[in-house]
Amino acid sequence: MSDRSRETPRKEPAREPVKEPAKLGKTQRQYLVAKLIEAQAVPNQAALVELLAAEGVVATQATVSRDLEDLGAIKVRMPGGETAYAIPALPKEQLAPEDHLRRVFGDWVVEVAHSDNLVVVRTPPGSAHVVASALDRSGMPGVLGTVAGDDTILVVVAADLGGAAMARRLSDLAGI
Amino acid sequence: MSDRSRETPRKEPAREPVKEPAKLGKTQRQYLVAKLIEAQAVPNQAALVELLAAEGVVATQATVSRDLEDLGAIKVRMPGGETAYAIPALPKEQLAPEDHLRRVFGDWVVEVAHSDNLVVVRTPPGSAHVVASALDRSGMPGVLGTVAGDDTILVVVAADLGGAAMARRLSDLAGI
DNA sequence: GATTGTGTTGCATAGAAATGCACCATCCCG
DNA sequence: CGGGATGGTGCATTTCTATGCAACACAATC
Repeated sequence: MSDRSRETPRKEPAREPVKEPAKLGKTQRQYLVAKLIEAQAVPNQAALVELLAAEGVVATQATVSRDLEDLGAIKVRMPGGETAYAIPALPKEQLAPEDHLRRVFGDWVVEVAHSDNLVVVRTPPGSAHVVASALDRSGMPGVLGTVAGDDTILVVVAADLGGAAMARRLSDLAGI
Repeated sequence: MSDRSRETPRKEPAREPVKEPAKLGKTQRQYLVAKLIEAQAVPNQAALVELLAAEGVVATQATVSRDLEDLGAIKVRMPGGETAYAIPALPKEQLAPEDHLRRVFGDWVVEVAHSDNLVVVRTPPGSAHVVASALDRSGMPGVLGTVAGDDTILVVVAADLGGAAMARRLSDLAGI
């Protein structure tokens, strides 16, 4: 399952006039899958196949399985033992792995502090959004979201990880 | 899977002197399961059975499956497509579903605005943290995290959903 | 236009997880 | 003790998900 099913990098000729009969592209189908599983609790892949069919999109369970993998979807347990799919956050790409993040942090991060499940990252004036963007795209586990100002980034950290652990990790990345 | 396997509510007689040969109680086994899947990436239940065996605890895949359900564990996708189990945080409860959220929003939310993938929710002074807490616990899909001030909540929205959609959803909840 | 390469999909099946059922242990009353 | 109720487990099986493989579609290149 390593390198299969990468996004088509080429332009879409957009030959379809205005109709959407039953044969969408992969990207569009996956977008629909994401929408469906966010809008309602989808218990399994067979149900998802049916939902897609109801939208006029034909696909097999195998394809849906691959779509969910591409989307990074996971199966979560609802309180009553029911299961549903969910998409943790960023669908994919993050082609800038830890190396890039380390470089960015090493260059621009001057201080890391934390409080509860928040981490405050300081940068030179005007650089916050660059760093925050890199952090966002890195898909670093435990990072729920970031808010960037001019020279400050607020990192919201997963509760089960904690701001202290994340602060330590980010400090290491920055080499400080 | 409705009401099976509830925790033993009774006291443990603790008849075992000091030895732990191979027959722990359910609770202890589940605690061990939680520790194991936190300490390392466990790809599947068979592996977990082996790990338990290595600890001197005998259990079948069926039992492990039920344990994971009780723990509320989910199977997450690692970057490379590998899978591992994880325990989200709160094992369960969060029984406050949309009804509670709707009531809280209806009572305390006075304005909803958005920008990019952020949504700003305004409340009467001092009420922000209550609303944010309810929103957090609701597990509403697309909500990555919240930051609450005194009368303002900043909601970080999943990039694939967007602030506009979330703002609409929250406005509906608040009935405004 | 033929060739080749890349990417996507379905089919069939392997692999993993959930569960119906039976059985056993414990506890609770009378 | 003797029911009877409750809960936990294993076994066997079903249900659900992942994947090897071949076919196909499309684009780039010759």
